[in-house]
Amino acid sequence: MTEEGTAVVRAVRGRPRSAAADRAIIGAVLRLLERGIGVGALSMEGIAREAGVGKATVYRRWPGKDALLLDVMRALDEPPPEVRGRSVREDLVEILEGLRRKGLAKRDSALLRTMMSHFHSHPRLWQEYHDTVIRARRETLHAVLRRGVAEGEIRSDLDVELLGELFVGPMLSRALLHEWRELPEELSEQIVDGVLDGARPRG
Amino acid sequence: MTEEGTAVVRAVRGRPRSAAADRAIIGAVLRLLERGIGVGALSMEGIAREAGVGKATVYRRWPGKDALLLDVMRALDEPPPEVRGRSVREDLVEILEGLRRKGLAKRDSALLRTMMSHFHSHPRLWQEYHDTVIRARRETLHAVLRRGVAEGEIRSDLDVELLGELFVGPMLSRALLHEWRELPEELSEQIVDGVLDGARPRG
Amino acid sequence: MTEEGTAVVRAVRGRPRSAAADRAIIGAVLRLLERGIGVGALSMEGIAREAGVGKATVYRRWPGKDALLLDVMRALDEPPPEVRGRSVREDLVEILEGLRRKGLAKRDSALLRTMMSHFHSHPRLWQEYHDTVIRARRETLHAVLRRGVAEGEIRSDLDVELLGELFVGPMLSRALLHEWRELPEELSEQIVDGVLDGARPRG
Amino acid sequence: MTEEGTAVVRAVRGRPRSAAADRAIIGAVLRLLERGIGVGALSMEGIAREAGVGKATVYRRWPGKDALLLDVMRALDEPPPEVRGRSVREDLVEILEGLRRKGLAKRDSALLRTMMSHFHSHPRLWQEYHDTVIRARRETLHAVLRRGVAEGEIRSDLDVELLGELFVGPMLSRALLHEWRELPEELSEQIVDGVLDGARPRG
DNA sequence: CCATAACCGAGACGGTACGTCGTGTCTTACT
DNA sequence: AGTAAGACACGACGTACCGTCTCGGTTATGG
Repeated sequence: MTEEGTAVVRAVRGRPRSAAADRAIIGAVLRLLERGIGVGALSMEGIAREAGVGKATVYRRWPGKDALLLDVMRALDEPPPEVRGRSVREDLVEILEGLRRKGLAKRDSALLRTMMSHFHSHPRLWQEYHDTVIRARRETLHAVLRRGVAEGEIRSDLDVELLGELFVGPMLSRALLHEWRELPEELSEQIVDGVLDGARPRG
Repeated sequence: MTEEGTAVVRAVRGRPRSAAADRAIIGAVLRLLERGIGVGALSMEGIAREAGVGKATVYRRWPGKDALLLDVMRALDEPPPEVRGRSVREDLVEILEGLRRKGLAKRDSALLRTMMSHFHSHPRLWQEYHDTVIRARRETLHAVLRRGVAEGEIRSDLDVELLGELFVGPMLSRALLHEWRELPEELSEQIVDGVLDGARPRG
Repeated sequence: MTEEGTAVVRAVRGRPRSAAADRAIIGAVLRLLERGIGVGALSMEGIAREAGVGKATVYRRWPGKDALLLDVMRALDEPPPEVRGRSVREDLVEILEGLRRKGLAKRDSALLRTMMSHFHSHPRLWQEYHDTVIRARRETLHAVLRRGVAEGEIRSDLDVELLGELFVGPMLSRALLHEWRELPEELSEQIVDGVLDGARPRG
Repeated sequence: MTEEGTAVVRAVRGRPRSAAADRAIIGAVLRLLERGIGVGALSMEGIAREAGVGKATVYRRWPGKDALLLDVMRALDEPPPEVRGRSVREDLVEILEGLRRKGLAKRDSALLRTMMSHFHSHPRLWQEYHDTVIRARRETLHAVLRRGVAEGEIRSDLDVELLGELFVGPMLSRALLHEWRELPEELSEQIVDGVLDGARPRG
């Protein structure tokens, strides 16, 4: 079976698409977002202008603003930390720290919010983002948790999915839903320790 | 600067504003959202049309779409459960269940997403929503937790704010960020029990 | 009987259309044409810009460029000469002189050419222009010719339509089809006398 | 400046231009015009598509749409009738009949209108068409008239140019300006006889 | 009790962005 | 060097909303 993966093989006829244009467009979106232009005020017209590119050149690559933003998010996505720390606890703290720092970046969280605000209307879009970006990070987290279970550091009677949510949920909730100001540096440790030890007093 | 709180002092002369128009406008927004029109596709023009109202009548009441949506959210907000259950555990489950059911309602979560996607650009707006709607629910949660601490059901060495996040965060994360399909009914119990008992194996 | 003519009675609800905008738009077209912008280069976008008016304001009044130009032509149309001269010959010369002067005006002939170039594709448009503008002028000509027949100055055995064409055709042909430079002043007299006397030597 | 007449001297190295492409392009224009596509709706893009040819191949041959149309008109131009009839009158009728039949052809008159509508903005273009296509036909007409003068059939005291206009103008006016429906077959005879005999009653 | 003033619906206003199409130029691989 | 294909920057197309503004008409009150 011929390997084909996601990369669609485009016809090789005609002038090839300019990689410089790709870069200019993605760059323009990031620049505009960093300029604090507000996600709703992002217009394809403005993006093309900022990129020094014709509108058609944008539409040739993406069918609309959301799809473009999806790719911008992917372009932004740095590989998950992948630090195998000295202990399960420290790995969990590391992962949460990554989330905290990410949520602080103005453009990252602006992008994330946009995607969220649209995914109800475009489930396929969200699905795609989820599959591409989030799944990998979840997987890292789950691996750490499974290691914890194997080493006896983590209870074995709970679903790993649920466990992951217990650690990550509080941080996401703070970073994306409630606050738009700096989160305290010790928050990651507090969450990890809180969930590890539980809210009930220990005998 | 004049006090401009919620109760704007209007001139008492002339025809008073029609309460029917208020209702028609709020109703139109809800109807459009339930129709799955997509939050970004909500237009003041369309809202006025659906409400059978002139555009000026809308703008006379709200300076823009966001302010209107904020009021719609407030109109939607039912008083927090306030059920003093038989135990702290059951109260926590009750509160999470309320969130779960709320997050399922298409229009509620659509609204919430919109607000989130805008709050970075309009912090005042978010602040206002937070103060009006969220604070009350947080307060209910914190009261339950403080009762738990008093009764010895909950550890006393953790910040109540943090504790609240540990319970609520995972549910919000699931309801608003990851899923757009039905959440399992037993999720609330699983989260509450997971956080209460902790992720580390006990004794 | 109430005078109503062609003017459609529009609903009187809402803000009435601005007569100033009408004038600004027509004026902008004339200014652009006089500026020698070339009829094909006339764009609705440019017209609106020149008029200081939104594009929608133009499209609210006319469905497209051709319909607008049709109205511009009508606005341009001065009443036919209507000079009852001292003799049939002099009246005919007067009518042809009017055509000659008209054909020289850059914007008039540019407009006329545009209309012509489109009337094959939009026969209704042409029909309307013909009925509104041309018919009146033809009628004036035919009246003069009929007077000539009655006074014995013009042959009575020829169709008046055909006669009219014999006088007017050569001038139109010169003004619109062949030349784009000044026509000699004596041309009108030459044509009238030539047609009156005939091309065959007179006994 | 190098002579740039019709016969451009091209380099003789490399692949020669495809005559098939020339034919395909001209053919495509004619096909589109006959399809009633409307002259203004003719696009270089559409022409290339219809011809199955790259756009560059069109632009390599003609600098723009007008120049292309000019050549199409030339390609269309059949040699003038050149029938030396039995009498001057019959020759004139023959020439006018040629015009009448030509004006009926949808594509011919569409082309002619296009050229007319552009010649004000591009006088050089018109000049070229005039010199190439019209002059020859005029010459034929003038020759007939001069023969008429020599044979005593036509007045000798009138400018031949003017005389020609008297015969041809009415037909052109009818064919191009007023009508877009069939012209009566007897029109040519009526015009010729009318101009020959004159509009004034003959003693 | 009626004038006044703010309300109401409708919809026009100058703008901006939408997504598409055509312009004339360019860049591929191929002939 | 020519060819088909098609990308490129640009700019016009006709539509939809934005938030403001005028219309004619409606409804409470206060003089």
